Amino acid sequence: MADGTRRAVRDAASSCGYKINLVARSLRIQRTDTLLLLAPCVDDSFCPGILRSVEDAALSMGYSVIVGFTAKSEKYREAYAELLSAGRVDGMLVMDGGSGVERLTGPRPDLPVVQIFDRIYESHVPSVRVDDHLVADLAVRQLASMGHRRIAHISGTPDSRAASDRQTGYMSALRGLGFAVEEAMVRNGHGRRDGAAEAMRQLLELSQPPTAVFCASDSMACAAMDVCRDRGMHVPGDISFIGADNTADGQNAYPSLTTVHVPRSDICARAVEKLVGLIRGQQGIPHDTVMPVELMLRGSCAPLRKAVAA
Amino acid sequence: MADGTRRAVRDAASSCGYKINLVARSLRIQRTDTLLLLAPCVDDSFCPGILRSVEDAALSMGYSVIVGFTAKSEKYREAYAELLSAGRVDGMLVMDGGSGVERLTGPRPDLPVVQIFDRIYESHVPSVRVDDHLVADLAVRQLASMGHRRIAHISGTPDSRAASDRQTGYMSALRGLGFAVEEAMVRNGHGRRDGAAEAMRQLLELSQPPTAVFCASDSMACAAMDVCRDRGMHVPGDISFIGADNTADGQNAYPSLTTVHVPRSDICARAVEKLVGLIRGQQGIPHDTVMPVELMLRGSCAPLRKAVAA
DNA sequence: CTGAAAGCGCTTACAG
DNA sequence: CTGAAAGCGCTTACAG
Repeated sequence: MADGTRRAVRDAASSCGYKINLVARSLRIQRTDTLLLLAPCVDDSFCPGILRSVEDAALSMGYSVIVGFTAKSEKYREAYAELLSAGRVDGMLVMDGGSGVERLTGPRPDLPVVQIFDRIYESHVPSVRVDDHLVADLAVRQLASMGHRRIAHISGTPDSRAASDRQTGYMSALRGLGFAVEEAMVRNGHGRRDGAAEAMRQLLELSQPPTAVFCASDSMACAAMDVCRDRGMHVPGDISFIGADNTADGQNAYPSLTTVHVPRSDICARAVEKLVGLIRGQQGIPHDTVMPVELMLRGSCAPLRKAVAA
Repeated sequence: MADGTRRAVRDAASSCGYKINLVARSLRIQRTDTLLLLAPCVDDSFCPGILRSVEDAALSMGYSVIVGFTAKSEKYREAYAELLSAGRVDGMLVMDGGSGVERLTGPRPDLPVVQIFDRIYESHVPSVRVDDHLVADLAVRQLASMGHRRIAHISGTPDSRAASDRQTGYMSALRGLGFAVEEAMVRNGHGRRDGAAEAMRQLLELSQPPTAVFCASDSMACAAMDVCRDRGMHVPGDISFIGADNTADGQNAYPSLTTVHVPRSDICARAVEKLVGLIRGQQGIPHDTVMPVELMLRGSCAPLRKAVAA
């Protein structure tokens, strides 16, 4: 059939209300043009934007995205593993590295997978992320440059490599500056507001409480600031805070939160591109992509009041 | 084939790593077990939970959900309309009533659709929602019961029926109480933080500013409270606030926000049930389901300082 | 250049 | 009860 004829037929068909059946098409060409996004949750300030950015990038490349939340239980993972192995999606984007990416892809080891934000140790799963050591380093050095020496850390979920990298980054930054690393100054906030609030309370009960806190996420920093305010302390006059991620809650906080920007939408766009490249069998796709981060100075940190020479 | 034989074959097959091809199955049985959720966005405090609840309910009924965000542009709606008409999903859940639900379903008028939270006027699209007049009524009466007479309203996006119902609900509550409705006391916050902040500034510039504000959403109420705090006002000492929806940002605000709880996850679960019922051709499914709301008293409102008899 | 046929991997109605 | 065949609606390789 000539192109002209083909177009004429198409036009005639669509003007009659003909709609292609995408399921039949998928079966024939062995491609669904659908991606699966596996996210731990959507209840925090971090994930929602991810979802939007992923969907955005996917749609512009001709893909739909099915979302799966994994936090709830193991049953959920199984359900999504089935979608994968049953050929309903062409590839998968995963956020939570720790628990079972490799297990999920087990039934179909050839299935393209890209990990975002997090990364499994020693993994062959391609990833797009930031350098979380650097995130911590920027935060700690900023606080140090303002004269702070007693810098605490409220950490994220221990099963996330991103969180553990932020913690080790914090420690090596302190060492690099010649400061002591005190175990009592590191508290696990579990990545949640309540965990961070409890961590902050414990830090305030120390005989020598911190004058500055680096939190592994903005939402935890906001919760920790709230604890200080409830105790009548002034931020940043009495205590300085730096978060990480640059989410809306930190920006809206009072005072607005100094943070390390993580380019979430760029990461998502890049990850979708990479996944689609993998699906299409492109060559020369980088295994691990590291995106730049940037310190955002806002109102939540100030120079140490009584400057003490180190 | 006897059931025993069938099971034996199944077991043998799955132990050999056999995986059913769901695309082929879908083509044969004319069913995809996939739903489309059309949401305006996911950047606010309201939508993310919706997504989670919908996905949750859907998965437990054996459905996957594809998400589509409509805020970006008309092109997006077209892309999703194509998914619908091309038979890739069995049904659709829509949040934003105003713009084009009917148009979307145009190519396939038989396609099951359920509207959540919002509702088109005179529509034949089934819905699950709350009584937004009642939401406003509860808020206004609470403020009135605390002695407030000058009660302002910061409204949501004008194209949403939920928002316009909250506004008319506010006005009829005032009338029901015998208070005057002043036009200057109603400001459009466009459902966004920045819009609400601007609206609040305008309210504070009135010769007789309000002593209490009912905002059509918690996020707008938070933004409005921030404006007051920046001006050195005390909430609730100088001015009281009530929001609506009961989202996390209101709960985390300082002071924590009094609000009218909208049972979002119940609404989503009910909507998914209803949609699945429609897909399966069940009879007797109610057209419009209205879920209960509840006032949540928290720290952002207080009795009017100088009680003035009405 | 054009049209008929094969086949993607299932389910199900039907013949044996 | 069992097995072979038809068919869901496409795409594409192939014969004419």
